[in-house]
Amino acid sequence: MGGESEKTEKMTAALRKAGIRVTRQRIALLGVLADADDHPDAVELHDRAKQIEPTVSLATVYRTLSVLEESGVVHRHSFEGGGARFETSHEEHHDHILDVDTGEVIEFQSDKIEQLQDEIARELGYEVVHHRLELYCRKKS
Amino acid sequence: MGGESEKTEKMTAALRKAGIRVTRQRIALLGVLADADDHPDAVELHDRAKQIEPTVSLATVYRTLSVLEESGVVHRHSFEGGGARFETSHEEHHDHILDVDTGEVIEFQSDKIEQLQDEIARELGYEVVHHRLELYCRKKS
DNA sequence: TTGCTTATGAGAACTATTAACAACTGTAAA
DNA sequence: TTTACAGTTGTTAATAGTTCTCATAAGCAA
Repeated sequence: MGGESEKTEKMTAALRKAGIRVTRQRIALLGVLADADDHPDAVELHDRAKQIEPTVSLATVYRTLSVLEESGVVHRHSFEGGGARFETSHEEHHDHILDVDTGEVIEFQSDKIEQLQDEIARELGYEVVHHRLELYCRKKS
Repeated sequence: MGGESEKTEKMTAALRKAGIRVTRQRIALLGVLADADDHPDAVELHDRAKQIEPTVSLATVYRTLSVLEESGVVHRHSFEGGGARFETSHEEHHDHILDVDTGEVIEFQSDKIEQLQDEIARELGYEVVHHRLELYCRKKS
């Protein structure tokens, strides 16, 4: 009913182009992901998606997240404690600070650290495929 | 039967001092951990411990590892894919390179990266409690 | 040796995630 | 538009890793 939003149109086009079927469930999840500016886990994404498309199941959320991860649309993070958390990947690469008291997630980016990582790997005869850098922090008093 | 080795004596003394009961199971596990120069998971540690003390159960391995982690004797790592892996913590702090092809784990240490991490956190009003840095790498051809 | 308290083994329970499978539904072609 | 088929879904079961429960066993200080 009613016209689709511009955002939705863009997303469906992108999906179809990738040969991935545009289902109601996927539209709902993509909408949720696009709106999220935090780092929700699968259950949280499921809850949010259900408000748009009540029939979506948790299994489909997991399946779709895997599909989206493989096509590079979302990134999956496994922070300490609890399950995987997701975010859309349209931004620059970044790493994360986790507030150990509040659970808040802050993003940061450091070219210097990235460079050093490459250097270290190179010296040992390796090249970095991907990395994981998480700073578990506490607010300074 | 026979005298205890020097290593065992040292360990039992340390345990008792910390108010932790010295059981056969714990001695076995500590022995295994002391000998391990890799990064075994709980099942692997269980297998090794059983050869010293056949009665040790997997539950006790997990329980003891938690106790040892809390007392700072071992470090727990959750690398990508699979369960937690452990190592004794008597060495210098270090991070890890994971060979994505072979699963091999290599340790490295970089003061520069540590410094940069502290700087980044400080600038955002945080101080680093602990961090996680893992480089998933491939051997250079 | 006693007595109290902690640790243990066995197996159930739990959490996060994936798999199986029959029913359903996009999508492209007719 | 209808058809036809391959991809997708919900439900439920299964899995992996880890923790919990509880009755029994065993450290350890007195």
